[in-house]
Amino acid sequence: MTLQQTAPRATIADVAREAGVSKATVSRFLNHREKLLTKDIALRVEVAIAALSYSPSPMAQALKRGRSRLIGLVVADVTNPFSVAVLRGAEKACQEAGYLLMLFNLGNDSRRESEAISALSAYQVDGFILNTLGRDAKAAVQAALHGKPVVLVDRRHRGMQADFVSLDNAGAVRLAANHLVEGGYRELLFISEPIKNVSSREEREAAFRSFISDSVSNVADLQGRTFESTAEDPQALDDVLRELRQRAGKRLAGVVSSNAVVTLRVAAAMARLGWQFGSDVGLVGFDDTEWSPYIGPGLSTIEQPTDELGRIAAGCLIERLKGAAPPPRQILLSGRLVPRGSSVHGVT
Amino acid sequence: MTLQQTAPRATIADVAREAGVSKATVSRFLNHREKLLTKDIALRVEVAIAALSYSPSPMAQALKRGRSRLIGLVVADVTNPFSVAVLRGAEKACQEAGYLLMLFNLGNDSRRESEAISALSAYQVDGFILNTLGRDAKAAVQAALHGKPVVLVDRRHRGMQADFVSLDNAGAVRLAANHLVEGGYRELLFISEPIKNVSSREEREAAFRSFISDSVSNVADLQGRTFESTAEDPQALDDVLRELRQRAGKRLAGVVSSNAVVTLRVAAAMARLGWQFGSDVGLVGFDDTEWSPYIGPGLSTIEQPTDELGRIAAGCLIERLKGAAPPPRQILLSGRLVPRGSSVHGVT
DNA sequence: TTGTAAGCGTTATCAA
DNA sequence: TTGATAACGCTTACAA
Repeated sequence: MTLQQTAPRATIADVAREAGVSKATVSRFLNHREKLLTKDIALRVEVAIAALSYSPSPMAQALKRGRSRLIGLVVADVTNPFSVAVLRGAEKACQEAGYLLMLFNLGNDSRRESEAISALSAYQVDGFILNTLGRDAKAAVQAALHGKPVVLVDRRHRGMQADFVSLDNAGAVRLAANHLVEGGYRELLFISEPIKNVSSREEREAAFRSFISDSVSNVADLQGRTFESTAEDPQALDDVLRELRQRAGKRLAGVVSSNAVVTLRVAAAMARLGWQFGSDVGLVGFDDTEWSPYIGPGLSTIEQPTDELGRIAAGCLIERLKGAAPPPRQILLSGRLVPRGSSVHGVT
Repeated sequence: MTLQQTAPRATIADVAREAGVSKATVSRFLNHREKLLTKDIALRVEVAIAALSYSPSPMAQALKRGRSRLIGLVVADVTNPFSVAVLRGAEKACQEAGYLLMLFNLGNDSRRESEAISALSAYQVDGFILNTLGRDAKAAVQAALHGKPVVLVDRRHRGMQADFVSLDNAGAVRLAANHLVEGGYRELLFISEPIKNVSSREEREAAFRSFISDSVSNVADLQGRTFESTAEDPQALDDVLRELRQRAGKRLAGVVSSNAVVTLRVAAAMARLGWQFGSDVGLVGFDDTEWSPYIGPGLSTIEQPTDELGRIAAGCLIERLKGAAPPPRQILLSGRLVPRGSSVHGVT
C-alpha cells in the first residue's frame, strides 16, 4: 500500500547537480540573471530548473536575506465590511507585487495588538499594514516593529511615524451633514461607536461639531448632538431616537451614522420603533455596502474608496520595501455621497 | 542624527553566550523542557532568555523542521460574506492553536488556484484550508500540495481525498423549500449562480429538484424550476420573476436563493419591479447576514453555522498536523431556518 | 566567469 | 546531562 509518495521539493543543490555546476552558479542565475554568466552555462541551468520544476524556498531565502516577501496585515475586526474591503484591495496589490499576506485578526480585542505584531514580526514580515485600534501600549508595539516600515489605514497611532492612508473624514462628514441640511433636516444626531482613542471616530465627530457651529449662521434652527452607541446596549438607541424627534419638534430629524455597523443598529432601532427612514428620520451613513440600496427606501451613504485605500496602503509599503524612504505621508481620499431615499423627506 | 536604532532580535547563540552554555542546551530547554536538564542550568537559560526577551525564529525552525506553523487559506472570493465568516472562524481556531494564517484570495479567478497553492506551499505551510471553485486542473493542484493535509470547505474537489466540511445542503434546501410550501407558496424558483462544477451549487440544485418531485404527491399543484443568474446580466432576473408570477397564476410564487449574493440580486430586481417580498414573491435565501432582517419585511434565511464551519475546518487540519491520520471525513453541519416577513403572504 | 566555503538561526546526532 | 558539529536551503565573499 503506497502512501502519498510525493517527491520532495527540488533544492538548489539538486539543480546544481543536474546542471553539473555549483550551487553558487544556480543562485547567480536566479538572482543576477544576465550578468556574469556564460550563455551555455546559463542554458544548462535553465534547463535543469525546468526539468526539476525548481523554485527557491522563500523560507531559506528569508533566513539568509532577512527579507521574506511577506507583509503582515493586522485587522481590528474582519467582521467589519470596511476592513474586508481594505483587505481585498491590499491583498490584490500585494499579490501583484509578489508579496504574500499574513493575516492577524484582533477580533476587536485591542490588547492583542502587540501580540499580533510580535507574531508576525517573528515570521520576518517585511512590513506591516495596520488597521487597528491603536490603543495598545505604544512602546510594546514600537519595539516589536524592529524598525520595519508600517502603513496605518484609517486609524492613526499617536506618535507613530508612519504613512497614513485614510478617508478624508472631515470632508466626508461635511458631505453627509450638508446633504441632510439641504434635504431640510435640522435636528441632527451623529451616532458613532465609542469615540475615545480611535482617531477616525474622533475626527468624524469633531468635524460634525464644527460643521454644526459653522453652519448655524446660515441655518439658524440647526442643532446637532453626538451619541455613542455600543453593541451591548442597542436598545439605548431607541430612546435616543425618540428624544431626537422630540427635540426636533416640527423640524426634521436626521442621523449621520459613522459606519456600517452603526447603520445596522440604527436600522434595527427604526424597525423596533416602526419608523421609516426619510420620513420619520433622515439618514446618511458612512460606508456604502452592497445592501445599502435595499434597506427601507434605500440608504443614503458616504462611499469610501475602500479598494483604493487598500491598494494605496500596500503601494506605500511596497515602495518603502523597494528602498524608497520619503518622510511619512498622509494620504487622504475623498468620500462620495450616494444619495438615496433615506435622506429624502416625504417619500415612503 | 540617529536612525531607528532597533536592536536586532536575539538569537539562540546570544542566549547561549549569556547563559554560558551551548546552543544545544538552549534548544533542549526550549523543546524538551523538563527532560535531561539540570535545575541550575535550566534556570540560567531561563534567565538569559528573559533578559534578552528571546523567542526562536519560526523561519529558522521551519527550515530545519520542515514545519512552519503556518496554514494556507485559499478563498475563492473574500467579498463573499460566507467566505469571510468562515475565514473568521478558521483564523480564530488557528490562532488559538498557535498557527498563523497565510491568505490567498482568488478574486473568483479559478485559474489562479494552483498558483495560490504553489505560492503558499513554497512558504512551507503545514496544511491548507481550501474554499475554492475546485475547477482547476486537479493534477496541478495535487502536485503542488506535496502530500500536505487539506481540508475543503463548502466545495468538494473531484477526486481529491481530503476532509470536507460543509453545510448539509440537502437538508438546508428542504428546510427552505418546505417552509415556502407551508407558507402557501406553490410555484417555486431556485436561483443560483452558475451551477456547473461547483459542488455546493450542484448539491443544492439537485436537492431542490428532489424536494419538488418528492412533494408533488402531497402538494398536487406544486411546481419548481431553476434559474442560473450571473453578475453580468442582472436584468435577466426581472424577466424570470415576471414569468414566475405568470406561471403561478392564482398560486403564490416563491424563490429560494442560493446565497447572499444572489439574494441581493433578487432584492435589486424586486426593487426595479416595484414588488414586495412576501406578498408579491416569497423568499427564503441562503446565508443569514447582518442585513437580512432589515430588507423589506425582513428576509427569511437559512443560517449557516459559518463560525463553526471555519473552526471545525481548522480543527480537522490541526488534528492531522498533530499526527492523527484518520480516513478523510465528511462533516456536514445543519442549517437553521430563520423565518421573517419575506416568506409570509399578506404582510406588507 | 565559475567554484569553494561560510553563515543565516534552528534542531538533531553523536561523543564526551 | 551537556557540548561540538552537521545539517536545513539559500546567498555571498573570496578564491581560482
